[in-house]
Amino acid sequence: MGRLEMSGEDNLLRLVEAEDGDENNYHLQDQVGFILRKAHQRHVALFASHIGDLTPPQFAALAKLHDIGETSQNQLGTLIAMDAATVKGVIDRLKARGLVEVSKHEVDKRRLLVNLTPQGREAIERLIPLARAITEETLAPLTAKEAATFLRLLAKLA
Amino acid sequence: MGRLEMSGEDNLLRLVEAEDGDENNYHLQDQVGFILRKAHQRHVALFASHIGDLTPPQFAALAKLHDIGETSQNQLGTLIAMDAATVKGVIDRLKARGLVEVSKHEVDKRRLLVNLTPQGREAIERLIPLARAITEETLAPLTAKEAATFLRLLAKLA
DNA sequence: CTGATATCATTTGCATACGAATGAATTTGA
DNA sequence: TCAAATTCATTCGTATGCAAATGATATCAG
Repeated sequence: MGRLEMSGEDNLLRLVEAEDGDENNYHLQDQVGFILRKAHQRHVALFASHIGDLTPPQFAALAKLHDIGETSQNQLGTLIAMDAATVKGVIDRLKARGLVEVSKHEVDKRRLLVNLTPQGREAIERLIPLARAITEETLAPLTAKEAATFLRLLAKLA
Repeated sequence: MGRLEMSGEDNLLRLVEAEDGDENNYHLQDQVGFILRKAHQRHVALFASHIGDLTPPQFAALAKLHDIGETSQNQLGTLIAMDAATVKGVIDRLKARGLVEVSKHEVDKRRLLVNLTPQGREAIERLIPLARAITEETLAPLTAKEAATFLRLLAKLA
């Protein structure tokens, strides 16, 4: 648009279209939600390329259990930002692979306690160094100072 | 730990545990992948609260079609960062709701052309102002300058 | 021209992710 | 104390998201 020789009418058209292009047009690729989704996709792909047999949510569950020890499924979900339905599936799959074990809470019979198995502990301790490398690689496009700024601002949004 | 009166042995233990806590401990909540996942979740929730009957990927498809006009399903997927299997599902659901229509490419019989229907055009034009508000609300925890910095760095990662 | 490659779309299988509904158990409050 | 509200876990339905396999079509190279 605006690349042709213009009559008076074309001039008006160009003005309208320029206004449309600069102010009214919606650029998906500039929206924070769209870029956030792509950045998240990139991180998941990097994670998969380094840790193929565990997903980021599964890793998060193991890492948190390693950090705090036995907890209820519900509490674990809160700590790793998963709703009850999602954490159920994650724990079921980790249980099926022998990385966690569940038991009933002695006094509060509603609660399902989750804990690492020895294999789970071995796995998470082996994988944590790889996870550190994934974090580094995810942030690799930024300088150290930029990465620090980015993490500070990202945390404000999360 | 380190809160009890200590013998020499306890002192050594405390040192070891302090080292563990400060250097060897892995803090999930500080990892970029985990925070990225939470920020993305927050945005999706904000989106849902404003635009309840369309998901961010569905909105992205409509917005891109509105921007560029008819394209192949595959090309659309590339533009909105979805693989072929995912974009298929998104388009199927938009088609079922009468927001897009598909047709066969005249010369290249492999391609499936996708375009907005009049209802789809009406919907996206009505929703774009809401999407702008969602972007603003997502970035609300940041100052204008911080938001600009954040978007610049986020784009580098995506 | 034709066999090897590449592209486009589809399908299947698996893994999040969340809303809503349900049931069991616990806690609260009048 | 006991009915109401809350919490914990499960289940169902729907929607991404991706890997891998498949089939149809198109392009390329010799």
